[in-house]
Amino acid sequence: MDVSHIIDPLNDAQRMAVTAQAAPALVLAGAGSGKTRVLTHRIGWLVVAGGCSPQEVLAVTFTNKAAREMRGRIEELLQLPTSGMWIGTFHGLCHRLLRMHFEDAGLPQTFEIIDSDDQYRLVRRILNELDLDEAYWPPRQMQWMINQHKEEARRASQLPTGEDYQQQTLYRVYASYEETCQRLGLVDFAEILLRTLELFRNNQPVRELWQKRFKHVLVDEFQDTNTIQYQWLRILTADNKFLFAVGDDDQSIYGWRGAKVENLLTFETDFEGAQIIRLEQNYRSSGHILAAANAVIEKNDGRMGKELWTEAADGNLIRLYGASNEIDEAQYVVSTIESWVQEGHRRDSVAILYRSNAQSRAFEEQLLNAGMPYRVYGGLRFFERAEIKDALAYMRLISNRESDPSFERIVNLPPRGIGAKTLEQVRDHSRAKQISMWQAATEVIAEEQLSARAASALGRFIELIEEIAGATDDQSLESIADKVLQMSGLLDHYKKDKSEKAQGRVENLEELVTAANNFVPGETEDGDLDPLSLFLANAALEAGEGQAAEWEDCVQLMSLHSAKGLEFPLVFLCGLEEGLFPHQRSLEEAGRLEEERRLCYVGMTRAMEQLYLCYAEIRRLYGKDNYTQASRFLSEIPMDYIEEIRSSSISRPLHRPVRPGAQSMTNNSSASNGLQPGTQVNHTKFGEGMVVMIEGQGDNTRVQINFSDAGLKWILPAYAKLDIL
DNA sequence: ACGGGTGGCTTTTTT
DNA sequence: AGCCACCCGT
Repeated sequence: MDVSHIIDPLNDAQRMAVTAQAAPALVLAGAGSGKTRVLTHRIGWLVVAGGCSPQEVLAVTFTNKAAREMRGRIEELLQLPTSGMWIGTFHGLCHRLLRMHFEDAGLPQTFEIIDSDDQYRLVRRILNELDLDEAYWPPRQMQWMINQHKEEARRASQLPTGEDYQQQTLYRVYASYEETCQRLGLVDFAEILLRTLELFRNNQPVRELWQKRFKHVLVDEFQDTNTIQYQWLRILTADNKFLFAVGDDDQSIYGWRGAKVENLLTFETDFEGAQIIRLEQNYRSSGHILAAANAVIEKNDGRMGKELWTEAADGNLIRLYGASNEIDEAQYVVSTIESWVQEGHRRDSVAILYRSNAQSRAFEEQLLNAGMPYRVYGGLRFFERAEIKDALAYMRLISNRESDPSFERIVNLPPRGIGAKTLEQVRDHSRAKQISMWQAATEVIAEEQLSARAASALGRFIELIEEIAGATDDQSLESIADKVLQMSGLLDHYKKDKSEKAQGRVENLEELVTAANNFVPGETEDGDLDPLSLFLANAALEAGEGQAAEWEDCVQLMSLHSAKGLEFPLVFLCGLEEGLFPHQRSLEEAGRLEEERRLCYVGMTRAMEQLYLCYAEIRRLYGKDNYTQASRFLSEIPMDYIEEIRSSSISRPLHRPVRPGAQSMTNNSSASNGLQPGTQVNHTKFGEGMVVMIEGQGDNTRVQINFSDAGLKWILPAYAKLDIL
């Protein structure tokens, strides 16, 4: 069997990984070290040299994009269709398992996936039903806590029940949420994973079926796995132990949403006979960029240890620009891009990266001024848009009359005279008789509990849905989407409105018809589901692209998080200021600073040829000017790799990066009295704490301190004495 | 039932 | 500053 096309393009470490004996393997793949290549070639190796059938391979990723890319690259490598392979996201694959085993998983066949927006609405409804004041029990927080527990595989029944009223209330909300979801056949994102885990845990035949089925399990971005995903992988690989995990502890940036780097750090002890292979040769960045990134990440403790190297030349120095404010920062970035483009480079070879999305505004203004096409990543994606969700709700109600979230969403949209009071009656009835809103509505009308006017409005809605259902029966997806838009009145509703916003909505709705037309259901090893249900499930699991229209060749603007996995010849890493990056919210919580540093590392390692680092002395945030201090991360980069560029209008001495080994930032202004974020201080009244944020100058300086006992406080050092510890 | 004024909040994001 | 949710007036 000829395997040269699989083996030859690899370096030694990559080849070792790809051809590793069948045993648990962890590939520590540094940024730009060819991680996807190793994954795809590993699968190719297993199939071509290992005699493994494609059906015996399971490959898991986090995003649909990564899954698609892997599929594409395997097909390219093997010149074979990959349809028999289970390649997908954790959620996509688990959803497929749940569909196949819905009964064993305790779900109705028509179970419906709800996104976090639907989940939020549901949590609010439950708080309302339990008579809990939203002011005391913020729905966002309750939703967050429910998800937190679910991600740790904890059911409400496993919650610690104490005397604590707070805990008791959380228990009531979580338990009621669980009960409601179960009754309505609703499954949130975490539930998809948790259900599958429980199915495997509690159902031996099902567990063994899949344990035997998959001889090899491969996982991408292993550092991002959460507790459920990890436990599920453990069960799935329990008898053969052939887990092939690829990840990088230095690129773990999702700890805040439940990812556990520990899963990667303890791999060696968790999986018996595990081999660890390091990919340390970087093929992406020039020498200076890589060296600087290495210097930053070295400051973190508890790493598995890894130092990237490159055969590439040193390249240009990293350029550091200290701007006077965020407008200056944006102007500098845009004019630099203009020269770059004039030199003959493409615009899409450039990325502007920032810590928080709000920063994009200043850049967008300058790009617009310069007439430079750009694309902003982030924000609502296609299937998350309100008007799209409205149309989908009609489609879902047609497909399943019992879908309460859909009923609630569109019962009065476009407005048809069904008010809050009428709905409250329907809700009461549905709650009392434990039936769906749809059934409750029909009964309430039949029992003549409503005013004539309300009853007729509600009756017309029910007729409308039946009418659309009749007209779309057995029709193509495209035609269903089209008829829903026409008959529901949604399209007319927005067409009447001449505002720019409404016009965009009309375009989006029309785009939905195209999406329905283009939809190709995946394989159906499992499936006797109709295309409509598959389309709706797909819409929930894959929210689609961020922006409807894409420019061919434009500058890319995105948050650091969205940039992970991407690379650009020219990168601007902007807003390197204490409080913004690292973000102050991260400074307040233990362990988060290191995650911010990894984020910085991720950002720097996106750059191939040229990296710019920028900060602004004054940044307008939430409507007011803030005097900033350069990010500590800048001081962690040895000067040897940096070339400083001064703004002509800069008002105070630029921050100086230090040589390796030297103490970080010497304090420059008397204003802050030697205080800087991170400084430990003692206050006569509040005790010990850490400086989090400094604002203002001279006697007006105010310092935010996180006291270990008193919590966050603003202090005026000019009046209150602070001792530096 | 709907629209306008007011008050609170404001990291990162996938599924 | 801007966005969103809520309240109140019509």
